[in-house]
Amino acid sequence: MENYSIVFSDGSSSSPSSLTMANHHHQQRSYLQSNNGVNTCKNMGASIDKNEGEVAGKKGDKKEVMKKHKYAFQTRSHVDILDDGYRWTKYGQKTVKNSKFPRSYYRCTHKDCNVKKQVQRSSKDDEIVVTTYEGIHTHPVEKLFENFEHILKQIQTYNPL
DNA sequence: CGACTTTGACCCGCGC
DNA sequence: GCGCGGGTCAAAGTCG
Repeated sequence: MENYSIVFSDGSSSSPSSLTMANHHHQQRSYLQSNNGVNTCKNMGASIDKNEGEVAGKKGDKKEVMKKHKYAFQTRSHVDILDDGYRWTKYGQKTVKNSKFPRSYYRCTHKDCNVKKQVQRSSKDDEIVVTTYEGIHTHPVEKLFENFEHILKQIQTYNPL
């Protein structure tokens, strides 16, 4: 009975029709119809949300518009930080209003890679970990692909089949 | 000693 | 304007 589910969301107000809010809101669309996480990862790439935001580099200047790629999924895992093959540097942690667990902010340590991600645990189900990615890596994964199986081992605690 | 974490301050948008 | 909630900065600390 213990299976894991991956839910995507855009995490912002303007959501395309293919995505729904994931965080304690209405519909949740699970993409884990198959028992394979690789297919899920394909859907991750296909479900990248494109928003228009502004670069928060300098204040008071003209608003530079950039594409925001934001997608999130939540996993049922005991591990907070899933090793996805990239190197992340934690740059902040804040407590969330509705959750008793804090939310952690990470940034990709690569030189020109400004990908960010948030990791948040649900307060009710401490097994649920919500990970929100923002941006696209401009460099290949630094680790081997076999580490991807390590991800599945982390989140696929029990085989749903 | 360098890379990463910790943690309070700072900033900003938003609602009242 | 002010307070609140959320996101980021950056100095100090920690770890290998």
